[in-house]
Amino acid sequence: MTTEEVAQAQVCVGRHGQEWGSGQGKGEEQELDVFAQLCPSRAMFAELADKWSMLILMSLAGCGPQRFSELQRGISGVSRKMLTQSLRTLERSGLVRRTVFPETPPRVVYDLLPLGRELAVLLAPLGRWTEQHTGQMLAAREEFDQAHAEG
Amino acid sequence: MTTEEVAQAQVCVGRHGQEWGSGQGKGEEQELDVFAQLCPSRAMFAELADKWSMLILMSLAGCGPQRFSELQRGISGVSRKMLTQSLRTLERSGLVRRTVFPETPPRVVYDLLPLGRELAVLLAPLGRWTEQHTGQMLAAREEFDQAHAEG
DNA sequence: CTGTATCCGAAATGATACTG
DNA sequence: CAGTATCATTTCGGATACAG
Repeated sequence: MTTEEVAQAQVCVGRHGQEWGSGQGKGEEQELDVFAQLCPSRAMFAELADKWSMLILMSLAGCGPQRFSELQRGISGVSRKMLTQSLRTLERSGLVRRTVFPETPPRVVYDLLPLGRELAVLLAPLGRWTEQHTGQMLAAREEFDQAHAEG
Repeated sequence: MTTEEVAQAQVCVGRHGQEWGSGQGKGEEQELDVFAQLCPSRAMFAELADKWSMLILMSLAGCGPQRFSELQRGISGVSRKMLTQSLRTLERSGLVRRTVFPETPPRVVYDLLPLGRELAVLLAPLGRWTEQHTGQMLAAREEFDQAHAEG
């Protein structure tokens, strides 16, 4: 069986598709599964699979520690509200550190904690891939739209 | 300068933070930038940085071609509406192929196109990472919440 | 089975004003 | 500067009914 065939196999491995919470006996640690609605990892995934969260992590990874206003400028289109909210979530989950310098006017710097840096390493290729293949995807759209426009 | 220092550098590379659309002269192709609000790649990124889209691609990559109902069962919690909608978007962008078998009852199978497979390769580690670090992130939350609960 | 169409409440987000 | 609070609006998403 080739690697390709394995990828195409009809049989799912792991708990994919099963109910989470209906796990093994007592004492047994149930495997986490992002595909399971009730699994805690699904909630975490939903939080991370977010436009702003990902862009923030990518920006911090690519440009190093930044203050609030720098982040807002770097990620154009994000509102103060969304930026604050996303940063808080990331901070709460231990991915980002918030440091306040008690000056006037106040300066607040955000940077990645080890956990956030790990994740950012996986996110960076995603951003690059998107930029490099946006052309193809837009072309595919035009084709699709044309083929489905009363074709 | 070490790799670590480069990652921490305060200087952004590329167009990060600049306005997209204010590019070079005529004939010049402007670089795409997911950080730019008006860049087409940002819109594509927003579409891909979506819970359902990512889970669909991950499921198709991990379990191979699946019919509509299989996908819905595998990704627990997704409604018909959201599944249809996300699949259409992925199909339209050339990531997923939809094949209808004109039987009764009808059978519709979805599988990854080369473009989608490329992306799925980058997504898989993200899912695994989330499952493996959900524990740490939940722990960080408790700590954060406790420290901020009238601390 | 695999959708589509519609309605409707919930949640996300933007705009604005205000604060330390 | 770096938020918070509030309100208005939009969008999302689930439920339901219906169709090929």
